[in-house]
Amino acid sequence: MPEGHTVHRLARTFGDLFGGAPVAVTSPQGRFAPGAALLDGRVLVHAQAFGKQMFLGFAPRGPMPGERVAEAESDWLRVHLGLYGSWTFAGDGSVAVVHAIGAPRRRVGETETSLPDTPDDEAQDDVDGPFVPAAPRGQVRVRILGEHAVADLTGPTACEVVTDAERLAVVTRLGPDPIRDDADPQRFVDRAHRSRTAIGLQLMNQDVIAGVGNIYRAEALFRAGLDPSRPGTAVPKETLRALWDDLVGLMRDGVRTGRIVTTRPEHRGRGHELGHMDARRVRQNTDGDPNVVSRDESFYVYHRDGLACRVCGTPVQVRDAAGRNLFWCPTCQS
DNA sequence: GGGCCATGAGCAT
DNA sequence: TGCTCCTGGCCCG
Repeated sequence: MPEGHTVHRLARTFGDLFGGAPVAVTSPQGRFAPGAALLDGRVLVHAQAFGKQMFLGFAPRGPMPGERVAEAESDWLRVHLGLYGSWTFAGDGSVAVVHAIGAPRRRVGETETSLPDTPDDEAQDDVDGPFVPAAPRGQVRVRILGEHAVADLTGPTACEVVTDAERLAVVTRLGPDPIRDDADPQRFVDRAHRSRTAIGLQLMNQDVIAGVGNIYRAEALFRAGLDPSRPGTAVPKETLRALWDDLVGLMRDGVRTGRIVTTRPEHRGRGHELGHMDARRVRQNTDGDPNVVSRDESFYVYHRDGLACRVCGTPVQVRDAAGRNLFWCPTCQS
């Protein structure tokens, strides 16, 4: 259940763990067996994210040690995690980059947690020779195995091999991605302002802005003081630009820390007055330092329905919007 | 063991 | 607007 920041972290992780070397690609579950066979044994040369889409680029077949491979010459694995998809990583402990993001992880797409330091892991650390991964757990659509690490994909909404032209077609259709340096904010501003569709719905439309999900949607609208139901045409362009700029900061923070935190410091620390969130509902991506901002102080409105608004005390509301829960404060957002 | 839930999106109607 | 797909964790009994 990732939003864009998680997908960008994933792309970076794939580049770090597997980039520049051949990988074994299999489909333990079998449903992706033909695609896996196409990529098996090839060199991973690109790893990139656009919104919630991840693309892994593989060099053409044949020996190309250390050679640069243009995107146009690559074949791509396109993965979209959807609601349930997740990547599980494990390594032999020798890969520095793994530790740079905390530790080998499991279920990065859903809940980014550190692997427990099991005796098995420690034993593996001391072993010389090829990394022998554990047997896949659950319905593993794709397993990517490198010399020192393994990644297992379960439950994706999309997992397919595409040409570079097909990758470009997907990317071109997407709206600008606030995390990417090459994003054009004006595309978002103009398009959102042109449509009478509620801004709360437009933010969830990946053709309008790529990478925003249900949390960033709700939180960014709260921070902007915007009623989610206001038509795009009724939101001034300057406000849309400010909304974009805010999302750039929030989402890039998310890439950096592996967590979504949208509350400002002055609005935290009031959990006892305003009520606690249900601990079951606040699971989110973490990056090994969950106490920097406690989990129940990370959001203004997301999953806080019925609790007092951190700013004005009005009970936070929730309603169904196009099949998704939409959280907002009716007083602060008008 | 059953039911419910989820940070998503394509497609039919 | 509603259905469908994808999967697993957690609560409840």
